[in-house]
Amino acid sequence: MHDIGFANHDHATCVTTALATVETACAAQKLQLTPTRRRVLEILLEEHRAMGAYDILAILAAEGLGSQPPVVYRALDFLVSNGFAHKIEKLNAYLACTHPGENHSPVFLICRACETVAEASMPMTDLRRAADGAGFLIENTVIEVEGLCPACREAA
Amino acid sequence: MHDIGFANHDHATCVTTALATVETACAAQKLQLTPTRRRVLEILLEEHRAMGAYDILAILAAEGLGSQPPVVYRALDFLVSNGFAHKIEKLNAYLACTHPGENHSPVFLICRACETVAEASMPMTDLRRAADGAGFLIENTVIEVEGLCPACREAA
DNA sequence: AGACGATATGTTATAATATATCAACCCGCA
DNA sequence: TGCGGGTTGATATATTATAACATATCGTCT
Repeated sequence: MHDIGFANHDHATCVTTALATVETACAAQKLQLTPTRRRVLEILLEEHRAMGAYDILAILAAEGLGSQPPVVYRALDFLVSNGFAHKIEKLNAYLACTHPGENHSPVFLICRACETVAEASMPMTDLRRAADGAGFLIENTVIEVEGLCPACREAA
Repeated sequence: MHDIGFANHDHATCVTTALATVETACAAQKLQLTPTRRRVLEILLEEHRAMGAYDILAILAAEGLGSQPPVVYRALDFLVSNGFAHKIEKLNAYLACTHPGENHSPVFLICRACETVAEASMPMTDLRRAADGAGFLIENTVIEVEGLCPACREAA
């Protein structure tokens, strides 16, 4: 069982281990994984899908953890800027990172049918060559692919 | 002189030829390049930068071409879905296509210092391999790179 | 202990981006 | 002439995100 791509996986385990990894990383880097931040990450891990900020906020609000937009945007900022979650620009949505802690340039595979988003990775060779050709210094990449996941491909 | 990347180019010519190319393409495909659509494309070409929908709308409004959001979003939809312009997801902004008509999977190089956006391209080999590995069918790609353009690199 | 700085939270308000909906119009064509 | 597709006009509203400022918490320096 693994948690990469569209394959099945042991979800309870994947949530627990991801949280543990993030806790360790925060301790090591002296980052404060405060209750709200932790809960937002947990929600993203549990739901295991790309969620809008306001979807998350609704859950927080129901739990009494804050009801105003800045609450969730601050938590998301923290998670995203430390690599514990990602923003899917194409969807204006947020997703827990599948490989927290690892240094990576993620590729997101977005299924237009079931709206599942999988995090994959790829070598940067093609991209780096293109950037070098233009004399451009890469600092950050957004690579998102829309299409059909294996399950929806078969269904179609 | 060419219009690719961050190099200098003959801007007047680049606007004219791009417009002409789009006009030809529309004629060939029986697409209606109506005054508003044409003007929006022209604005994007003239400004030669990624513009927000409301920036464009302000110009249209000043010219009496419509003052409500749907006006510009409809025109942008037309241009984007026919490949005459692109949306830069990371910026929520729109950019005239540098290679209208050509079949391409663009890569956008976004300079965080001067906010210039260049359209480049790259082979899809790495990406296709990553998608194939996950059994994913690619329909559309968003590849956006943030960093520093050659000029801002030197300045820094 | 007291003062401070850095970080995080609470709260109100508003900005920025985008779409739904429905009526009217235009134009080619059966 | 009337129908149908595509386009436009206009109003309203949805969705996403940030500014600004007050308050609180916590470690640390003196």
